[in-house]
Amino acid sequence: MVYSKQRELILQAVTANKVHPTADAVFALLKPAHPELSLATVYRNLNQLAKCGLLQKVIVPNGADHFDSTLHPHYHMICEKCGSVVDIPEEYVPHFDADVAKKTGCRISHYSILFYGICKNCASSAKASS
Amino acid sequence: MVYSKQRELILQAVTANKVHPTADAVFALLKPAHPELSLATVYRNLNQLAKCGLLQKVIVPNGADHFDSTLHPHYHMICEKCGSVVDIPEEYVPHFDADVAKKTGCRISHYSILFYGICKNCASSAKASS
DNA sequence: ATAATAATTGATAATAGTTATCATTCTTAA
DNA sequence: TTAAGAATGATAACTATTATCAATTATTAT
Repeated sequence: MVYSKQRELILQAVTANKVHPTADAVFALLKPAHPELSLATVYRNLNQLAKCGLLQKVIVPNGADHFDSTLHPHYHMICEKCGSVVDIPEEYVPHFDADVAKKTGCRISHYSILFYGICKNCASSAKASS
Repeated sequence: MVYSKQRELILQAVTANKVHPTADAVFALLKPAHPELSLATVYRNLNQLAKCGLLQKVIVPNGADHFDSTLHPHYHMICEKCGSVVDIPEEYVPHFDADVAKKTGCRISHYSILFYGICKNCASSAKASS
């Protein structure tokens, strides 16, 4: 992969932000200081970085993809109140693909799990306001 | 819910087809015999039927939603070769939301699992053609 | 350094899947 | 049988994303 200033900026933006930003969020973050930056470049690089393993892509049904700089495998929860993406450590969730493959007779290459719930922030602010 | 001929047709189309069709597929199926039918009506009714529990909506990231007339809870696998949606019985997959909720401290309302792999059909035809 | 090449960029058009809009047509219950 | 509300068909609009393409930038061989 040939170096580009834009790619470095984009990777930094995701790495520096613990919030798992969307392409749009990365664009909004960088645009002020880099008015020449194009949204297409942001999409292109986020996907490229994900493909070569420098970022993780978090696909959210009916919503924009998020990007995560934590490479260690883990799961995610979507907060149903604020929409934020929360990390769920891998070791909290059992592995069951081999078992399911055996039982179904299908070849299972992988599976995705996405949790939905209320993040700690929203849970505590709801308590405070009631 | 007020009766409508179209809704009955659409529900029947999904129920009669074991393949978990998309809105588009239902439309294509019904259109020849019902040229007055509109794609918007198909979308509207599939969603409405799903919302009131007469169908299950299978959300496929980066693809069209599928609709499933089997109401008994179960999971799905997307065949990476032919794109078909395969049922995975619920009892093949362990429950772990309570455990994860306790460990993370988050309130988890539900989670979705989607399997990816090769369905039996594609697996056997690949074997035959090689 | 210089030129050739390949990759990347910005701007924007195009795409897929779906929802919104709105005037018209059904359904239902009085 | 008519009034109120739902549902419909046609199509515009929308969101998130990818494709296109000429211009620019990075790398490599000379």
